[in-house]
Amino acid sequence: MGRGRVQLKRIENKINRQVTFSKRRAGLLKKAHEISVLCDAEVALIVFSHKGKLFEYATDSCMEKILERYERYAYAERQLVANDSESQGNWTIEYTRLKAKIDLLQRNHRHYMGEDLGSMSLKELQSLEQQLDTALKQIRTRRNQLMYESISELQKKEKVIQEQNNMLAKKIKEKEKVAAQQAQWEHPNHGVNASFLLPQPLLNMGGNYREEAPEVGRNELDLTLEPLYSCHLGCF
Amino acid sequence: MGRGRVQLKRIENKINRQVTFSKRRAGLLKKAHEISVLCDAEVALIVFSHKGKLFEYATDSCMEKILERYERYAYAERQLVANDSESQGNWTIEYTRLKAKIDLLQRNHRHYMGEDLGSMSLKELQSLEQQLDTALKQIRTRRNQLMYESISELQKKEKVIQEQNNMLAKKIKEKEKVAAQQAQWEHPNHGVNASFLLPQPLLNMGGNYREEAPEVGRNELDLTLEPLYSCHLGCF
DNA sequence: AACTATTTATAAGA
DNA sequence: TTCTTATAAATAGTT
Repeated sequence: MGRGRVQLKRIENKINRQVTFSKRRAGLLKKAHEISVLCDAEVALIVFSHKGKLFEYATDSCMEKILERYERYAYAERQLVANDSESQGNWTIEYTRLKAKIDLLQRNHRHYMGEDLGSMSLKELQSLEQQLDTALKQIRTRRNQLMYESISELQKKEKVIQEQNNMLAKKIKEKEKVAAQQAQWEHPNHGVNASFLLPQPLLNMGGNYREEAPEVGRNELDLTLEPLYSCHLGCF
Repeated sequence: MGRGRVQLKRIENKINRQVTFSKRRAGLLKKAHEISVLCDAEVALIVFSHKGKLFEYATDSCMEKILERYERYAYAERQLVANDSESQGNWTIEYTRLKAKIDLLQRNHRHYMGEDLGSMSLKELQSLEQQLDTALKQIRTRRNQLMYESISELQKKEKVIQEQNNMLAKKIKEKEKVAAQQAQWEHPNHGVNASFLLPQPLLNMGGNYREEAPEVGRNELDLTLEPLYSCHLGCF
């Protein structure tokens, strides 16, 4: 994309390489962000320049969460390397212990993800199945609860706004009435026409409401209420 | 880049989103590779689709190395931000990191157990629900597979033992015949009685078989292949 | 940093 | 999914 066709090999000219790196880095980060938003994907991008400078992008700015997920997915079976070379102080023991614990947690987690089932006995599978079934029920209950809350909140809002709307309509009607009376006093012949103007502002109000309401609704449903929250939640 | 100008927001149409994801994913991976080669940079790219499928790119196919470099870099940065108080040895840093990781895993695990759902958003709940549902399906598939295997194994064993049984019965019959002939030669008057003794050993054989078989079966069905495993499960 | 001439990426349609 | 094509976007080389 540019004036010359580009060959896929290291750019030898240093200046050139640096410039291209800048440009392409920006493009890459942008595209990472775009696919993340457009396709609701979770993206983590890490770039180290030739000189060792770090650039990164992560969906919802939560790199650690994504890396955790990645590790679970792809590298859960990482070996814990016993370091024989170093003196085994208390720290080393503790460190090894923690590592082992993590290993265990990760292995277990994989089972909860339906992965690595080959090593499980029938009895274990049955117990796991029951556990997940229970969990799923609880999750669905909670989800339903949240949705109901969201809905009733929206209904409440709708009601309030509807009332405001009605009130405003009433006010406008009254104003029109006053205006009509004044018009009749001043130009008795055109008194009837004035009443046709009445519906317009009312309709506009309705239009505004309809535009705004779905957005509010979307926020309530998808959105995590506080920005901090998504970070929180994200961090598994 | 395409026929329409695109807005940076989630594509609501599912099909469309999937198609766009495929295309942009390919593009993104390509560009990641290009910048890596052209500019001699080290790139790691992780993409989880909306449905949780993983796609990745890493310079020199060495994701782990890059992630480790990232962690070193990121932790070093974090450490710079918050450590005036003490001269923190490497061990302490690493220890803290591991502790945090365990915390994360445990929190996550609680979610997988349907606990602590109060802090999760609707979106997260839905994603969790989907994940568990998938897991459950896999687990059930695996369980069924194990049961079928167990059953066919038992049927095979049954067949073998049945054959042995038949063979033994035959042998006994022959022995009885011989015995009867001998008895007839020795005490010609009692030849008829001898045949009543025949069924007894046959029944005992059957009895032995029935006692053993269910035990074999139970082993196949319930048994935890490794005792260590229940230890794993216990650790949560 | 800007500016374009081009190449690339990709949205929509098939 | 894959191919095609019109068009938007990215960017290589230049200023």
